Amino acid sequence: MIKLTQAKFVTLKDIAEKAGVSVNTVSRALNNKPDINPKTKEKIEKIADELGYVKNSYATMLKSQVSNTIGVIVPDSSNPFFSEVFKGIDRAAKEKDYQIIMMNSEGLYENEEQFIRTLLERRVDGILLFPMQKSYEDIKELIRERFPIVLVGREYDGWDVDQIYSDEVKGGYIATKYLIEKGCKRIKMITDELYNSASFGRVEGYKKALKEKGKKVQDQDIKICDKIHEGYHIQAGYDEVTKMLKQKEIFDGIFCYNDLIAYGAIKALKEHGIRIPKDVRIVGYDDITFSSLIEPELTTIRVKKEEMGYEAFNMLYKRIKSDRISNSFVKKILDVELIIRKSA
Amino acid sequence: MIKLTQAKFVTLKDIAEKAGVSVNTVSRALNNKPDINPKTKEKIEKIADELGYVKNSYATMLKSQVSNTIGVIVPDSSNPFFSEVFKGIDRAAKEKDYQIIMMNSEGLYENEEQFIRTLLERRVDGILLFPMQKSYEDIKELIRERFPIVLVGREYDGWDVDQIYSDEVKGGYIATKYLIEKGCKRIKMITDELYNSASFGRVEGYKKALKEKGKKVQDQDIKICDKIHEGYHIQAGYDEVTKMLKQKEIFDGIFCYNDLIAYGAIKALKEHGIRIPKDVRIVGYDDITFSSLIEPELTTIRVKKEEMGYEAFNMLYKRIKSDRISNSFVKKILDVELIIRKSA
DNA sequence: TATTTTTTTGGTAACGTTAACGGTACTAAT
DNA sequence: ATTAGTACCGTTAACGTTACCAAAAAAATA
Repeated sequence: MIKLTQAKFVTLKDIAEKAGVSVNTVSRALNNKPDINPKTKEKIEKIADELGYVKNSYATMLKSQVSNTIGVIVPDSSNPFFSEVFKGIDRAAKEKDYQIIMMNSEGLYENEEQFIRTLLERRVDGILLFPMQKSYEDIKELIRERFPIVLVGREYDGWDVDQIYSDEVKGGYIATKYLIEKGCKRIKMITDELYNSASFGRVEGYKKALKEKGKKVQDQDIKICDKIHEGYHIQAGYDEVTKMLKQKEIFDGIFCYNDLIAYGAIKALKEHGIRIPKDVRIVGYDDITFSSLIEPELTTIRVKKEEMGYEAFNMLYKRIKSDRISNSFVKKILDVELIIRKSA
Repeated sequence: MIKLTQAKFVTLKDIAEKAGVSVNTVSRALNNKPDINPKTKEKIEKIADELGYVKNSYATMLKSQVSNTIGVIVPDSSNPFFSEVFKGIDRAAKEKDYQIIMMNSEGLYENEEQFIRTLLERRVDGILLFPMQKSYEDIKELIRERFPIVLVGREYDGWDVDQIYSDEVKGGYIATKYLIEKGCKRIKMITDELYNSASFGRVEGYKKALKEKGKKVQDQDIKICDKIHEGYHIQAGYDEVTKMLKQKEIFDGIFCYNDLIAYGAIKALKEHGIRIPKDVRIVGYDDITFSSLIEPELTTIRVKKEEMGYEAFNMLYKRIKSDRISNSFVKKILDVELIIRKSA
């Protein structure tokens, strides 16, 4: 039972006075330490409960220098992709009794910088970062100083830091290959801004499949929609396809950077009476929950989202627990899988 | 630039020694306090920067007794409804320079209890709670002790605490009324477990509309699906409708507790070749992003999600800043709105 | 009974920061 | 020359906890 006497928290001292023992003894009793008389312990626990003692974690953390907390920086927590990855993080953290401070960078560099500072001020034991930018001085500095950090979802080649991400090139490749095999003659790609390995990789896979099948890569077929942060992916996909249609571009297949963009693309196509997959075939990316619900059900690349989060935490945990001297960094690459549904 | 010399954080003392001044002077310099020579300040700032000083917020909080942090407890952060409410909270918190610690209770009472304790241990200045249960001793205790807390999304009648929630009865009422006016003869309702005002209110509105239109409320028409936590709403809606169909129940309208359940219901109906809205009309609740994307586009009740979060934070902020003696609590009720699309 | 061992407890200092207060040095006013 | 005022800086104590060591009490051994 939690009690706050007159909006003030009870301290160890208060308990000690009431129990007629020293503060130290109370501390030992409440922290299941050895060297304490079971009877004393019981008595102290009872008083602590009566008084509604709630430990002050600031004091504990200040003294012990560990927070049992990690920071997580995601670009957009309302994007179902990140929600699912986060679930995995959350599950792993609970297993190890760690707290999470989550921050929403909205994909903005200034935010990321600011958040890292805040997390450091809070003396988190480590940071899980979904980076958005191509490179950052602050993060590199953290890495240089061996601050426990794991980069999630994006590959940063040559960086001395633990990383976990999907095989993006493969994803882009099998998606595009499937479209070609289904008979698509001209496949467009709609991608997010090309500022990290996720977009680069998927585009690369797209190109690879085209080349392999003897098709020429047309640069104007790769649509880069900027400013699609903060949940605007759907809108971006919609706008891009609408524009393509208005300009009478010719295509019979679209490979979308993610499912949200695909949703928007489908909406635009439907509005113009274009049949999916008969006239245009669509493949998305991520396989978020809703992709099996929309019409037509979305063919997409399944990414191991929960596993990514779960593994990411455990990699970070390992790093936190190990010394900071080690020079061997782990790069974990998760496999992807084509989920065949109706849209292609 | 953040620097961590040999994985150890720099302290005020380190700066003081290097600058040849006292710790206090450094503190004043770095916190923009008066009584400091601009030249000294500049010098200290330079050294702090060189050394890569990052303040230890535990120490600050311990001393100052304020954390500028609130705790937010949501039942399921991967539910788009909560994501959107959370966005509002996040926006408001940023405006006031507050940090958020978010916790995912998964709708479990034990978790809520545990989380409140953790948040209290972290000495958050206040708590925003989306309660799942009907009543709790711990929360009541907090309220008794005037700990700053705002209950979000659910009404707790007679509780001396700030609350913000939607007009659920109205929502249930206009949804059901619309179905009746569209010609539905037999309307089922699929709801979450009846353990809070959201479910109660919506059911009440459903009943009210039926009665008003001279229809008898059939208790067996109200399907209560339990165990639909943790993102299983879609599955629950699917299972419930499948069961109804298997048992050859007769109905031409369904009012769903939320959009996710409606998605599942739609999926089940489609699989059985039942046409929407021709054979069965469906209305959802919440109006989450994806509801305008599924087929048929979902008619639903729009809840002011972002506003709810934004207002909730500001109510809490006010409470934190005011004294804790005040006996007047505010109850804010947000209006709802019927969004007519294709499913009904 | 005296001595050693074990168990249990208390005192002190420290974690890093800030607030209150006091002191010093310098300038301006009497 | 004395006083008053101001600007700047340092000392001290505190926030609540825990680690370390010493002390006391109890139990076990000689």
